[in-house]
Amino acid sequence: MSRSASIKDVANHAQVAVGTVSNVLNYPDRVSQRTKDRVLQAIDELGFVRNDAARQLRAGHSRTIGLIVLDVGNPFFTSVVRAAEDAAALQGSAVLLGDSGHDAGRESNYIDLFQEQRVQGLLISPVGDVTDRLDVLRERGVPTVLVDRLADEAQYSSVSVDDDAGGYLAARHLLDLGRRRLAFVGGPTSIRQVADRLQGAQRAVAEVPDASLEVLDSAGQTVLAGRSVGDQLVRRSPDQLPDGVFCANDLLALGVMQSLAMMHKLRIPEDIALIGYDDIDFAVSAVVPLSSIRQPTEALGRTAIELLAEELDTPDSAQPRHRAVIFTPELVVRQSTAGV
Amino acid sequence: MSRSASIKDVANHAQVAVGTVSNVLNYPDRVSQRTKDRVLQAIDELGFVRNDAARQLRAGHSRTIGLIVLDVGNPFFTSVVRAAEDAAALQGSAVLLGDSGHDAGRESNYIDLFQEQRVQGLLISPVGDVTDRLDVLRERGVPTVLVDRLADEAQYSSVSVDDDAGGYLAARHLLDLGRRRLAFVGGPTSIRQVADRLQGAQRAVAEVPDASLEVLDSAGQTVLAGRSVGDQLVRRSPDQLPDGVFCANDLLALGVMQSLAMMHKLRIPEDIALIGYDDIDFAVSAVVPLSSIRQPTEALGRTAIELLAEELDTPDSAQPRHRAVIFTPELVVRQSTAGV
DNA sequence: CCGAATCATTGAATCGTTTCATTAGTACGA
DNA sequence: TCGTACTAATGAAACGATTCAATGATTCGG
Repeated sequence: MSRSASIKDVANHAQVAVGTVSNVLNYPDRVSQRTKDRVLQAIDELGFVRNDAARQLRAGHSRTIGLIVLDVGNPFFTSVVRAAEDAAALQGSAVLLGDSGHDAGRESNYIDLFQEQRVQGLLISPVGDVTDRLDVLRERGVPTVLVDRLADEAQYSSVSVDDDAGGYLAARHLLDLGRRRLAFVGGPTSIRQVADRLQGAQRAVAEVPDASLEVLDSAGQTVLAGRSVGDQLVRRSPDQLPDGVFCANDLLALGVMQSLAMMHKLRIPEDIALIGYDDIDFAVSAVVPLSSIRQPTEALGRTAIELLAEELDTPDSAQPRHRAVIFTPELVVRQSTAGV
Repeated sequence: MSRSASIKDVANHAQVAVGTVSNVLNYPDRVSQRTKDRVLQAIDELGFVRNDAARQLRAGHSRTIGLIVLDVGNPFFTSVVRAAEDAAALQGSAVLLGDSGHDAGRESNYIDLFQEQRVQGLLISPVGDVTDRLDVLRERGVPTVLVDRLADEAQYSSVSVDDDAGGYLAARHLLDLGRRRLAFVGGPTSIRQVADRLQGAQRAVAEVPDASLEVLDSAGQTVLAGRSVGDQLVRRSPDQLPDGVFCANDLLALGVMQSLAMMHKLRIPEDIALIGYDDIDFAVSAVVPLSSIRQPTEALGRTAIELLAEELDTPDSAQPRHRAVIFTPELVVRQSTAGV
């Protein structure tokens, strides 16, 4: 239960000055081999571990980056988080992770915490309106990068995915298969992601003369919501049926698939080609493996860290440059839209 | 880009001593109302935020708890994490989350990091053999609680779930439905969880004279592995079929269900009653909603924090008492084992 | 062999907070 | 009026690492 060893203990034990121990740790080149060996041995014998609090007190800032996501349970964010952690580790920083759970209160608490911790910078996928708080942080030299949200480039850097392009990709793919009577299944269009994906799909359909796109509003973004849409489809007469269905996310698509599979009147992809969005793990192992749109989550996480690093490298004097990086998602073709 | 205000700046601005500002923050009762008001106003005007590094340097330890999980993407751990965060917040601590991803190297890095951060204590779901490192931590007054792993009570506290009891529950439930020809589907029994669940199931079966349990080894713990087991079942002649199937996790069960559903020769639950383990989100929204065994993840996370707090409250002089808390899982009945 | 240049090492000052012994101020009873 | 008891406020010391100007040691060219 002994208090852990400090740099001073190491110095005594190795018969050198504290400054020398510090140099061994931070600027090994400045120290002769002999002393370095002695110091390293002392460190080993005492089991010395740097006290990060003291270090960052002196430095004025920590070596950590705050990251606040909407929901760690969501595979999209899980993947972003992991990529961000790895990218941060490469540049010698650690990531403090906060899960706001779509709750503005929790979000605000994490901002407080991270501010007390004097994080170098902040990555955030915001819930509430946090611009005021972020402005304060910026004034204090703590840059922010918005994640999965397009930002005013004059104010912040940001990384996001082009949902319109994703919607276009999905619809275009169905059209390329020769399908013409398309349907879009998606929750309330008040959700930006849903609206953008729909818009992209409409753009693709507009390019093909005899193609049409019907919008089927779903109650939510869940498997069950998808199943109830699917149940409605199954009841239609054959000439009223779409031949290609694009769902705003994979859960909806799996629901639709379940519904069709249970009735086993309509075949996927022969009668209806089906595509989802997000490429969740379950997409591969669905009864009929589900085509989907994959978002470059690793690139998102990595780039967010890089943009932050750019701002941190900007000398205090210079005006920081912000950048908004927009990624294009990727089409993943599986059996649910296989050519027939 | 101004350096952020320190307690000294606040003291000057409010015309008081630094100690007084500190008292306002930590012991408001010791300060008169008048001064308190002046100080709080100064804090507000300067936008002062405590520097946690300085605080913990003085205190000798931080107000954070390290938590290392095997996989944040796994809903089991996601839920444990969230519960632990909430419980920690109640006692004024924050949780630093590390995801080892089943990698002993990453695990070790996180232990290093947390040690530098001087965390109060550590919760860990270990990958490798970390007992040596945990021993060092304990010597330094940093207690550890093992999560989802039963530990030698003389050494550590731990929280875990009784997988044997879970297996018993599942099999017992099938037996209670009148099923007698049971099958267990599970990955390599070298995985402790799998072995324990099987053992519990065997215990239940042994209690019923004319009941039998067949073990079907699956390649892994995935939907696809489950499907291939299901495919084998479907090919059997009716008199060779089990009438109750217990899968070591929900993914396997969903795979088996898919396989049976696709062939639509065998009905669930009429011909085969099916139960999984873990109660993942997808269990509810399966084609036939899946019965499962739910693990008390919130209780795990909360209790882990509480056990840690117990050890932290133990005075340095006293011998710390360790406790191993074992939770019993819970049966969730859905349509896949509905009475017929 | 001397002075200059280079290299290695030293140790005091510093970061921002908390703690605590000390001082100042106030109220009250005798 | 004095002493006591209490409350409020003070400010220096301490935590542990880093930094940097100063010092000491060594090498090298002339």
